[in-house]
Amino acid sequence: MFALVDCNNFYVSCERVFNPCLINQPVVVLSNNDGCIIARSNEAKALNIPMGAPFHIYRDFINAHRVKVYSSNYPLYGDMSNRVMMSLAEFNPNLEVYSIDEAFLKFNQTSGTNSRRGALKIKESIFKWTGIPVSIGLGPTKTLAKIANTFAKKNNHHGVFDLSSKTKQEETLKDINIENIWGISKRWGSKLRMIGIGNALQLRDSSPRRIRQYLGVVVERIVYELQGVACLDINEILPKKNIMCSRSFGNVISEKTILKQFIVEHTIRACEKMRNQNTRAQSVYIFLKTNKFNKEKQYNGGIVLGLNTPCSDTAQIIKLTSSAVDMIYRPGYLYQKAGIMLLDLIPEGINQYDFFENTNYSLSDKRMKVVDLLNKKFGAGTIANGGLRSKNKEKWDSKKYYLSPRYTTQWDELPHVT
DNA sequence: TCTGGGGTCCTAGGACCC
DNA sequence: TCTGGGGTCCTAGGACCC
Repeated sequence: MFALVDCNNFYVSCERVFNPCLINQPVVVLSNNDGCIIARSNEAKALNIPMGAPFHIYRDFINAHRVKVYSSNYPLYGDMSNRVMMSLAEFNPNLEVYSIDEAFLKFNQTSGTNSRRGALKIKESIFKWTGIPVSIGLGPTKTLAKIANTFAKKNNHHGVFDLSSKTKQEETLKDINIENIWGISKRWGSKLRMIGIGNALQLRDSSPRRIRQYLGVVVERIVYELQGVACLDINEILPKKNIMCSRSFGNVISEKTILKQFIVEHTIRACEKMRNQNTRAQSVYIFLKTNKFNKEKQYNGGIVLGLNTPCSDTAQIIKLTSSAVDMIYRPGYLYQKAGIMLLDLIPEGINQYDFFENTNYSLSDKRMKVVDLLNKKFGAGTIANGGLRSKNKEKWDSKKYYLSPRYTTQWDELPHVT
């Protein structure tokens, strides 16, 4: 049996834990740069504010309905997510953290009469321990557990729904639109509709072989999963193969030197993430973009540069990424977004040495270890590379007009209490 | 005025090997 | 006139997820 545990309106729920006045109020949380609406309370959903809508289009509507607005606060959400996941692991260490607000749990028994009671216990404990409300879907496969979760969220099920029995599956799968099945989105959905498959029940009862010929092995697996034949197992947590750090700027930038500093800052962050999972990069990708929504002349520049030997040394990678800026920068454009991606990451232990060069990681590794340790102990940015001039940061800093305090990760930011 | 930031997997086709 | 039968690796692009 698989369980999918999903935090309800996660970012909104995080804000509510530390600001209970928001309970029962319509609340939305915005993406970076206060761009789009990416989380909505049930009250905000009831006002028909869509997921992913540009904030500026809904600003008047939001003011008129007294919707509370928050900028995204990832230090808070990330920390709350950890608490939820650690709490879940207390119940079942065989879990896969699927996203910041979702986890799959695998139980070695099939569903029985106690399954629902067990899930309710988990749900109540998570709420008691973290303040975050969750919904739990149960099923014999991941795909069915996912579907069960959407029913768990409906009012009358108290946050838990068990889709293990064949009769339950018969009753409910016809109510799931094809596009709402995990792994099937608009394109495949409309292709399936063209051959008369419009809901989960119809997909379940179609021929896997025919579906494979039509859309490939991924959708074939979904057919089996809907039939109750598990094709997907709990994934162990593997190191990422690529790491990206990119941002839209608060204001457009045209000077190369500022863009270069931005790239340096984000190279530093990306390298930290890379070392944190004990990997080295074999190549990097750097890009600069103008604002695609504007009518001004557009430019989209990017370049991949290879490293001779896998590398996790920030200084060496900065050399590469800042030279990349020289290669792709074109004067006369108003840049709006830039970023860096570390590519083809491989574990530190696998050393493919350069035939002609004498690579020795030990000195660099020691140096990076000290840097990471200092930044961890005394706060991010305590020690950084010289290419970064922090006084220029305000030139690209994202808009965050509605930011809440980092309640759980930075004590001196707590509001003063008398 | 204003429009996010991350990831994964699969497939087809090209280039190469014997 | 006629032109085999296996393979591997890499890349780009397309689909999906949160």
